[in-house]
Amino acid sequence: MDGRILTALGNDGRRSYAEVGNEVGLSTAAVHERVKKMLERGVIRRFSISVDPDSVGLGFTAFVAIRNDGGAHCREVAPRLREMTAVQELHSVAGEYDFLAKIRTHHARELEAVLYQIKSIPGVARTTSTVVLNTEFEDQPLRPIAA
Amino acid sequence: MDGRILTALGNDGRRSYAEVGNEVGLSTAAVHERVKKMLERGVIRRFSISVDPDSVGLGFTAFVAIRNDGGAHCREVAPRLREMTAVQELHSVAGEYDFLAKIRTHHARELEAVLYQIKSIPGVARTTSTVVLNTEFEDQPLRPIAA
DNA sequence: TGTGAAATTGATCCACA
DNA sequence: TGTGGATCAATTTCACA
Repeated sequence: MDGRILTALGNDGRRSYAEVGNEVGLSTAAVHERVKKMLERGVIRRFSISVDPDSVGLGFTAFVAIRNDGGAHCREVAPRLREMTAVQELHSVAGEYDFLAKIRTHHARELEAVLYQIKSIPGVARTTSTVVLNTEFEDQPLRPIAA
Repeated sequence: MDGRILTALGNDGRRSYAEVGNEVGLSTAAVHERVKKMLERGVIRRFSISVDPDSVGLGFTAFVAIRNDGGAHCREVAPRLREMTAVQELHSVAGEYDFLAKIRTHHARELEAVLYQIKSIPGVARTTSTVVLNTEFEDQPLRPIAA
């Protein structure tokens, strides 16, 4: 039941609880109760809006793989990357590289500046960038009851 | 001004227009007007909720690079990937591979099934997977006025 | 956990600067 | 494009099954 509520809200977080309740067969108050509990449990992290990156000038996307050296500074790499507004996602990954970062900038030239900034972080050995030509889709709402 | 409204709403899409207006120095009605226009222009794509993937059992993430063969089926690859619920993002990229997909499944074993599905799409030549060990952060709200 | 109804708060509309 | 006030619709609370 919670899964169906998340799906209903995921597609449009503004949909009223009455409408959602109608869809899943619960009263307004019951939906409210469940949403409140999911917020408490951390299932719902926050309500948000989906902004079109192009519209705000952030039309350039790249994935940057980052390799650490073996030094003592490795623990500090992630916090430093978190401070950079261009870094929208950061994953610790298995394989040849240690991190995979999703970067969004205004244009290609700005990526160069971001890469210099990343390379200047103590502990970073090298980076490899994959430039996005076109984002087919993203923002796909999480479907809890995946097939 | 719109940028500040997006930032205020991006951190919590449920924040009231009165509160947002207070923050940016506008009346409730003015914020409402601007949000309406941003919805019309497509700057705001939709209101949504941020769901914690682990909480709904989708605790396994991987990035899969996909290489097309040169055949006639290449145009059909993206639409087919869009239909797969496990594929949360799909980017057309420059370099050795043609697509980069963000995949979310319940566990590693399920990724295997997803990979078989992807490899069975006509036009797909080969894939390379990068397994996520830990997501440091994602869901970073878009900061329109990036430094 | 659920319900329906009451109370409260917020979104939306309007006349006007 | 903005404002303040009226109206309408939503969330939130409550007594109770």
